[in-house]
Amino acid sequence: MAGHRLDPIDRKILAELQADGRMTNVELAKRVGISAPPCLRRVRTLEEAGYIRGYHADVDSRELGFEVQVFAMVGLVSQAEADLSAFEERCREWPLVRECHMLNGEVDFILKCVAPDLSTFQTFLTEDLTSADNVASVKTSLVIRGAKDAPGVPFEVLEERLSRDA
Amino acid sequence: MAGHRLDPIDRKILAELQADGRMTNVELAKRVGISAPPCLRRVRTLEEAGYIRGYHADVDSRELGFEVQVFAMVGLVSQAEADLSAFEERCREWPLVRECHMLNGEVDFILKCVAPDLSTFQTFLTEDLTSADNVASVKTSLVIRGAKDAPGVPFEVLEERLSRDA
DNA sequence: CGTGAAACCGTCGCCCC
DNA sequence: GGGGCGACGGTTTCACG
Repeated sequence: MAGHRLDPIDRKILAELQADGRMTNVELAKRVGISAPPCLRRVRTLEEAGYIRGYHADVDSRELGFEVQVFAMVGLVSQAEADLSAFEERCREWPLVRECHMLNGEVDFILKCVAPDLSTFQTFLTEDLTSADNVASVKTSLVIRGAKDAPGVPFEVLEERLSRDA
Repeated sequence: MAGHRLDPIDRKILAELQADGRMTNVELAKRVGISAPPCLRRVRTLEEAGYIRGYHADVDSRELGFEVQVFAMVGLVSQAEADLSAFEERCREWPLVRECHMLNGEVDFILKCVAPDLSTFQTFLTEDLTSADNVASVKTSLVIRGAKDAPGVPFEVLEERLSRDA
């Protein structure tokens, strides 16, 4: 399994930075039990190895005026690889689409979208998404309310698994 | 609409910190065109007003050994508010469930889950989720591959909207 | 991995508009 | 009200052991 090249200190660093990405390096070093310079070296190594893809402020979309969140299930006409890639590329270009994942089962993609209001979303839905090449069906579900939105990965599960396998 | 109390500098700050949450304050100040002290004051104000909920490192779940991502659609038996809240509370306690959103339409909730492997997920699915109180139906879809995962909010859309309304 | 030093940054008080 | 200047203390980030 992956992640085996990381020692417990590296995993603690990742967990701490996932919880608070703006933590100072000295605070981080104190929490993981080493001094600042090697701690910073580990962080840089984790970044370059791709374990850390970036750091992002978590902005409140509703407070900013994005009052609509929608999940869209998309079925395509053709599932040939070139056509799948073409659809994915289009999703990357649509700013209202924040996430796009290819699924197994009866539906081909799930999209998470945000919009300032319903009419903006419906314009996008009818003019862009539904009428895009190769799109066969779109089913949308409005988010009534959010109940949980945890960042990233449950490190507790990883630790439990590693200690069980050891 | 919300977000009207933010001037263009505040919005630029949010956009920059969403793109790079570890940017130093002097770099941020340079990019938004003011000096460091007022820039830091604005950031603190945005944090306290709830526009910024936190900062998180974006860790690569697959590289860390979480090779399975699943969307689960959950239908409940009772949609009374107390029962909805009880289910949401349970989702908050399950570490494999990273997101839980209440939806309109035929399904009540959509859950985004991660797990180290399929058997871990299936154990969770059968022993925890499907057999939880008040759960009527669960349909799961495995993520074959991720095509887009943009953080937060499309500020371009916000700016376009504000300039159109002005 | 730790120590020490130098450059940089976050932060405050004060002044300005 | 918000923005800029200067200075102090803490932090980042070297080179070296």
